[in-house]
Amino acid sequence: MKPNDYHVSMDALASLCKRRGFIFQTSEIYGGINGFWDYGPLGVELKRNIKESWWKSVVQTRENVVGLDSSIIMHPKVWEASGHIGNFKDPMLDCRETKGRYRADQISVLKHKTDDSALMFAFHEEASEPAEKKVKKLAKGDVADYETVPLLDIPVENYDRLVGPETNEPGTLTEPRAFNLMFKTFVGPVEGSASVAYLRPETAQGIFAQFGNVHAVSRQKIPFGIAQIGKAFRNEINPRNYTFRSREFEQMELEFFIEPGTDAEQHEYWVTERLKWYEKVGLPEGRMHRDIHEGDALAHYASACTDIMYDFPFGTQELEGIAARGNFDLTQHQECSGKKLEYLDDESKERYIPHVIEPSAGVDRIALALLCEAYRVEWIPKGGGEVLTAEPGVERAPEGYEARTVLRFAPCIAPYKVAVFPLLKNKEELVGKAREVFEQLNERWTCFYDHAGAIGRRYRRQDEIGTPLGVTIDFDTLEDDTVTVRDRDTMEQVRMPISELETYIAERVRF
RNA sequence: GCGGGUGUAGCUCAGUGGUAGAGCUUCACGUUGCCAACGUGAUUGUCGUCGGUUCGAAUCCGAUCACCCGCUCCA
Repeated sequence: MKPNDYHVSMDALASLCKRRGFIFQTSEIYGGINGFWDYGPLGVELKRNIKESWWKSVVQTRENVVGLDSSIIMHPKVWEASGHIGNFKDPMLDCRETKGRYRADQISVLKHKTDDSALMFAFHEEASEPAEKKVKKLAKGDVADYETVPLLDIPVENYDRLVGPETNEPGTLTEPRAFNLMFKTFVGPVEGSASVAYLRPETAQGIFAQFGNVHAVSRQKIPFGIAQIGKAFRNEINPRNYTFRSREFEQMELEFFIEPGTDAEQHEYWVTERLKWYEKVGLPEGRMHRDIHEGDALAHYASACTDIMYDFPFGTQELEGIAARGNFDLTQHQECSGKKLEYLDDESKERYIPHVIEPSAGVDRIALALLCEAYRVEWIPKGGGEVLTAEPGVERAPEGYEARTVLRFAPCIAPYKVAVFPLLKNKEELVGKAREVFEQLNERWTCFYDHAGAIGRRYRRQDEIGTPLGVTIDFDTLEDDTVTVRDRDTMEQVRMPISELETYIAERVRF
């Protein structure tokens, strides 16, 4: 498949998605709420197809991957073990210059006892020595004139005179902010610290927490995987770019447990596998990229992480992260729960905590990428001839052309597979036959029946929602039981017997 | 979180203090023998929300919410 050379504007896409029922703002009648979206009749079909295709590719067709559906709210200790609470319950601040990040409660400040306009020097816990040197060097002052106060006692207005722990410049520290992005709730009717729980910020921890049970019942040997699709919640500071960064979203995650030492080859294997899948669902190679994390960008426990990126109209952004996480998660859960999460290798009789490769994909981001990729406006010459791709931002067709908006979804993920039309609605025989064909096909695929208005208008309406095939019942049908099948992309038609329809469609739309 | 912009019918938008509008869409009927045809008719709005000024507010003022752009953030 060729990359779409049409550049959709996010406004035009959002407008179509609302008009045709892909995506609505949540609780719109109350003014909406930032970072939450609803999927309409077409959007829900699109997402179902994405999830089904992923499940087939990652679970169904692999004997060594099994599924799981864990609960959204889990024991709060799960998030202590995973590090989601510990790292982020405290206010953090950043240094703009060194990119360092500090816990505000661990930073102290050397402040002049009397001169409020003097420079102040931040330092980390008890390591006051560098700050004392800076007092002499930068402020030409005497440490005896300075007192040590907690950073949290310094008003934010005075941060422009505050020198960060690892710089010599004042004013590089940001305001301390609470960085816990987990949604908090309470289990049971009484709100109190004992009943605090969290909406999961990722589905992965549900898999790690059930590793023992799943392994015990599934008769799997390493390497094997546990996969899960489900909602996750992150209280993002700033949701942006339509549905791209939402506070409630759906993940498709695989934890693939492996023998230590095979991390690199297994990681590369899954990156390749996943890229093949993206191509299959309609995201062309030319628009996909690997972002390979190295050095500081890599979590301390990870040996590799590759983001799979797509060229969105608003920039190249992550659809999926594939991380080699070592045995960090299982080790953490083993320690925090006190339950063994080891694997016994039957042949070598060795016990070890498995390492894991984690491909973690965002359903909503993939849906958005597919919409961006599929959307295009074409200019069709009225007298026949070459179809042009509309110029970016100019949707009105030039003289002699008419515009066609079309979603060129890969057939396997299109919300409707087939539309069925009687050529005319006021001829009972045509309508009756069309209903018959529709009901036959609708048993097998999501189909759409329409008899309203001119046939051309009905074709174009289906183009705009990406239905790949249109079956039309005309007067010849009544004579010889043949129909025309119209292709969304070429707009060309072939005539075939109704008896051959199912085979033909199955070939065109299979996952 | 900061700065700027926007908010009127399902969509795109006009309307600068005095009767709420257009085009498209949708629906019905008629017409229509394959690519957004035509005719007739119909539905659609607390003018984002709340408050203030005014005899009177879509219009002026304030707050708030949502969306967009740029910074910031993104375990």
